[in-house]
Amino acid sequence: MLDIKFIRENLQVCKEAAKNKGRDVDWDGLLKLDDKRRELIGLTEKLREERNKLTQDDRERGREVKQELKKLEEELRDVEEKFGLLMLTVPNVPDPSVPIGKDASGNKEVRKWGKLPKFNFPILDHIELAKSLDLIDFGRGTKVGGFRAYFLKNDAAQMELALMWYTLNKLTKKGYTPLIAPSLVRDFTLFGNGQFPWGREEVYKIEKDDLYLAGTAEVPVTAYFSDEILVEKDLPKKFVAFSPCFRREAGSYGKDTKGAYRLHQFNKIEQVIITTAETNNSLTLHEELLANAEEILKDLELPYRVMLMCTGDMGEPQVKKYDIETWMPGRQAYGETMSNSFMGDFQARRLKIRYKTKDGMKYCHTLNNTALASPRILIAIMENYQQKDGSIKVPKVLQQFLNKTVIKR
RNA sequence: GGAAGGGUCGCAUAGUUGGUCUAGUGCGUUCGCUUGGAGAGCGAAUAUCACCGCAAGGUGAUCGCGGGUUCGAAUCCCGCCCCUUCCGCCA
Repeated sequence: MLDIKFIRENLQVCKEAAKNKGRDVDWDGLLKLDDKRRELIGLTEKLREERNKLTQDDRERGREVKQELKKLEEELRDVEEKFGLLMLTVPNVPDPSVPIGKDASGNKEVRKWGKLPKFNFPILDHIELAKSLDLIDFGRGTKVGGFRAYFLKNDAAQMELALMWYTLNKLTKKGYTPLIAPSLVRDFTLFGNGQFPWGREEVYKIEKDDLYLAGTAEVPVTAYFSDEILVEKDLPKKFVAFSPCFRREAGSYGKDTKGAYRLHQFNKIEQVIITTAETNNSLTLHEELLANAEEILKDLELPYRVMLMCTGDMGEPQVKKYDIETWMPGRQAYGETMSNSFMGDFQARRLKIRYKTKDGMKYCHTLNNTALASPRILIAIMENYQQKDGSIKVPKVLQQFLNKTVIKR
């Protein structure tokens, strides 16, 4: 949600942004409704002013005013509703540093880290490795939990929790407040984050209780301060949050149907920052979130690359977005493991997260990035760390948790 | 699931015979005085949103949300949402 005043004063910028993001907006309709809206507000206010000045002797006129007001208010409500719907279709404006492009092909590689492993033996993918070492049970997973369900087993089960603990700790030491966040959330959190109204199909709904299963801790944690007014000197607020994540994967029925890449349920540690509305500062924090995620991959010694998303490949709310892709030998490709978004005040406006300044109230900026998502990261670990004898080396930073250096039969 | 209570200015609270309440008080915050400095103390200021306006300022709305009664509602009526407490169940 942008500010209508900002739109009026920066119409060209907004039009350009929508065009670059590949979104259609009915600009003429929006501006006409805005004019109509303001006209009606003027008229109703005049009538109310008159009403407020009436005394007991003017009962007759009072009744008349009431009738006129009722008509105008109805008209205004109608206009505001249509206006609100159009406002929801206006996407956020990308930062100038974002490349313009139509789709994923327009994304820009920012940097690569790590040497791709060379294997002098025929490699296995994570599915084969998981089977031979009894690390993930997909068969019984689907028997019990349906399509895309799984059991993590043995060292994989321990490794996932080790990764979570390692990551939560690491960021806590950096001053992030650790949270374990609810996955079951109310609908306003999803509207507030910008998942709704667009992504309804992607979210599980618990009909009976009118609750939803969040696909990421971004949803509950960004909404943590909803409807609150924060103190400027307490910002930024930095969080590192664990949550189980649920995704219907409705738009990707045929995609990644095998293995642990695309799952309906997984665990994730998410970084979330609520900060002041100072774009340069927010961009610095955006880089900090990126660096944190990169550091975790470096600790795990996994080769990765950082991609800067182009205008056409980012969502409505984003101002700037990076993806980090980790090398997965089984695919002979990089696969997305982290996603780092700066939303400007888009989410804060919807969630009413504000702070007080000398010049008045302002909406906060919000940012989020994955810290670690599993089992997807296990694919990279298993495949990159596999040995000729079919075993898997344990990344150094995890050895203390598993009490072993190698996973073998 | 059963029963009761409650949602008011950043926070905490006052306010229910309808107008004098957008709203008192405390805390917090800001400014000033005081001090070598800090604290305490004293004084003053301090809700948000929308619309009009270059500005000063003006007008309107908002006491959970929506509707109703009324010339007029924080205060009365109806519906909804949310929270708390007790009982029950339970990792």
